[in-house]
Amino acid sequence: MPKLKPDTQKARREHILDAAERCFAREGFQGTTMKDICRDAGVSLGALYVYFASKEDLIAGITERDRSKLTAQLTEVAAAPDLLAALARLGEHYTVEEPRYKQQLVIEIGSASVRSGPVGEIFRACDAAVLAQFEGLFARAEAEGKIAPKLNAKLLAQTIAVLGDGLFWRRAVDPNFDASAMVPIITALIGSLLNPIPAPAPYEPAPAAPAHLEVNS
Amino acid sequence: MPKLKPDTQKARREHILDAAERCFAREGFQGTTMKDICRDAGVSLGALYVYFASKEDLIAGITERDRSKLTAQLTEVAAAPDLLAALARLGEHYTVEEPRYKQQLVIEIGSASVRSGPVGEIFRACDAAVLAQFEGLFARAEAEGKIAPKLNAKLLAQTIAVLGDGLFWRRAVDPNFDASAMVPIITALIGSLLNPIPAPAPYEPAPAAPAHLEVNS
Amino acid sequence: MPKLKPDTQKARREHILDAAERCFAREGFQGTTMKDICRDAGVSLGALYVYFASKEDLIAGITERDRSKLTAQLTEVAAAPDLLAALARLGEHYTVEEPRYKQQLVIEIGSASVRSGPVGEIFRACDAAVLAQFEGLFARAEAEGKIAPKLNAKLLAQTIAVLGDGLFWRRAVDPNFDASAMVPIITALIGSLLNPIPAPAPYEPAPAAPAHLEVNS
Amino acid sequence: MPKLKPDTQKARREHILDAAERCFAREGFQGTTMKDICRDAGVSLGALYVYFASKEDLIAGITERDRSKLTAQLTEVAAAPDLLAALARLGEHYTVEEPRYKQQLVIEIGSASVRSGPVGEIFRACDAAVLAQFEGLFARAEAEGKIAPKLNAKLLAQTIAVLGDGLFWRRAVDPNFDASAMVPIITALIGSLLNPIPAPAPYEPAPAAPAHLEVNS
DNA sequence: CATGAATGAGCGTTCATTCAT
DNA sequence: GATGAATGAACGCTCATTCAT
Repeated sequence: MPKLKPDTQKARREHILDAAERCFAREGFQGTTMKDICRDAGVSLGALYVYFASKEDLIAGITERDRSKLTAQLTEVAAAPDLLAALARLGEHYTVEEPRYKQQLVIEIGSASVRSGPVGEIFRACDAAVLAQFEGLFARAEAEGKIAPKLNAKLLAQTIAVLGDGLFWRRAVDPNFDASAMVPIITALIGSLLNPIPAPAPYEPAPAAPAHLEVNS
Repeated sequence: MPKLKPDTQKARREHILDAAERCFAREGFQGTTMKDICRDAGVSLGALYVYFASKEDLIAGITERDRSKLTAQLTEVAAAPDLLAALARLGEHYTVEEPRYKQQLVIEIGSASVRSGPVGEIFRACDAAVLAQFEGLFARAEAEGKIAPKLNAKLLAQTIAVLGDGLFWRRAVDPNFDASAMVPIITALIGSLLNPIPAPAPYEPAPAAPAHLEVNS
Repeated sequence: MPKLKPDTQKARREHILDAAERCFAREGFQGTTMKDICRDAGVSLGALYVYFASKEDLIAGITERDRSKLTAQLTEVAAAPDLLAALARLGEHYTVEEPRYKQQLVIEIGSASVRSGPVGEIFRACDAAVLAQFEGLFARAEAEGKIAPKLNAKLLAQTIAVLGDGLFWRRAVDPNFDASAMVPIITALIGSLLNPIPAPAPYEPAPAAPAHLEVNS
Repeated sequence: MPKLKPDTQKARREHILDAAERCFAREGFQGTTMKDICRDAGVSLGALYVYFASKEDLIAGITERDRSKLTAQLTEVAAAPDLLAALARLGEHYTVEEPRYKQQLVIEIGSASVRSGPVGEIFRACDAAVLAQFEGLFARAEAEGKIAPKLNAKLLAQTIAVLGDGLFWRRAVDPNFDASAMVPIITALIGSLLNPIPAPAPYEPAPAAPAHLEVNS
């Protein structure tokens, strides 16, 4: 039976995970030492091992936390009235608002995921879940007559993934990358893929187009 | 004088670089030991250090080689009669023909590039060169009336980079990714960005569009 | 909090330093491996690095300890009623009582001191301090009318250094060197340099001569 | 049968030995690599091994050469009309005229000599020879009525060695050491030990004493 | 529970020496 | 003879992990 209150435990875990994120993003997974993380988190080595059994357990924890945040946000997107706008908002959040080190961390995680071990499994499971969420989202939207894509829902989801991950990567790797200029362009491309059908607003001629950016009309 | 012939030297370097590529892709940069590379290349530790001064020198060499191959291929693309087809061909080459470990290596290099050191500099220099090549390519194509894009050449180049890197990433990270299905879709998106103008073929009305996929008509 | 008590820490440091002294004297600085020292001290490699950051830190520590012991002993000499006897005692201590490996260590340190690095700085600083101590000692003795040297205090100090270091060197390098026979001879030479003035003992005709050097009559 | 003329061989050996001396003095024995010596001598690695079988063979060669030079010079001293002047001249040569790196090399050799191996044997053999030469020198001088020392010839030789080696050491180790000021002082001390008897020059009252410093009157 | 000293396998790298050319 | 590429044992040092306090 834990002597510490579960709340405190949870908070401590999160605190260490935050420190580990910063360190891994800065120095890479293998380039970060357990001591680095302790220093950054302000805890002792022994304390760290109370909460995480190993270094790998740390990235596993980070991966789990990050990706579960993403699936949560996708659930919100599913509920949004304007699908495209919600997606644009999501892209904006991840590539403009979040600090750059978060994207660098994603690269680190992706890199670790190709090696065997728990990280890869968590990463791929989350990735598959995200793709499935997208697929479901698009299938429903099409069934409801909100979009009229040329591609089936599965391919659509995969294409979105390519675009989103491309944004991630560029942001992480290119210091001159202007994410806020790129998000609308990518959004427009997604728009052209989804081909949204304007809601029939009787008596009011619908505003001509999705209008974010008329990439090619 | 028993100095090795430059040819042999060059070949040996390439051979070691190949082994290092495989190892780095498999285990990551820091997860690979110099001994691993020697075993894979079939050379002794001492011999390796005749050709490369350090582990970092190895990734620097790999980065340089890989990226110079890319710029060479881009020069070929620039000379191709059908720009879009050449780009599609390039994407096909990198994401379908090349073994998957090459993409995983790119991730490793990108990951290493965010840390300070020579790798980052080489990586970013090459990346900038590639972007500049694309920009020049598109500027010329527009000046020659071959394409009529909505975006300026610079943004166009950056968008292409997002799409291309997204392909790389998905291929590396998702074992279920079907690159050959995705390349045409991405090509179509690029087509919609470039908006190529069909060569005026008298008497014959040119086929309306690249038609793979009429992204939005 | 399980931080070791400062006493224990200090003792452990000294223990390792002792082992390092023996090893360095036996095999030389570069000829000694960190593992040798660990074996001799009975500690693990990791433990050694808790107390000393590097191999160089070890000789720096030794140099500092040895030379600070010397300056302490010189302070005692300064306070002694009979200067010459105190000096003889000092020479006796270093070249007869101390084990021979200590002299060999001095040679090792001197050898290392000519190369750049912290060892040289510490060594020279201590050496300069010792010379200055000697100089002050002699200046005071002369002012107080205890000695009547032909040389000024500075040259006197340097000459003493030559004699003392010569003793050191011979002891270290020549297995047949008979230090206990040599110390009185060197002492007599020093006596002839210092030219001590016998304390005026009234009513008693002072013993015939300063007799500095009737080494063997 | 050697293809090269013995002269060329000899010259090459000397040339390599010179380079090795410089390197060993600069970086120490173990701190010098065979490549360092090759670079300094301008020969290839393979060539070096034609002339010297190993690194140890190099210091053995150096030791032999240096020490045989010393014994040769002592033979000259023995033949000199004025013993004390000749000794002063010798000290002057070694500690003032020779470059400082030569003294540092002696320290290196002495340091190496305490370890087992051929260097120690050569060093000690030469050292014993030098002491014996001195002893013979002094015994003869005393028999011939040229000197009237208080010490026997053996102790005399050992004391000279202490003084000479002290000079060596100080010169090597103390960058502020003024050898040219110290040599006359040490010479005077030696004078006081030897106690030379002025040649009876009839009718001319012999000049009172060596007078540099009347160590003990 | 918390601490940080201790462990030791394993890392990147060096270098004396050999030997095919 | 001369060359320098090749060898591989051995070095100084690191760090994930354990555990006595």
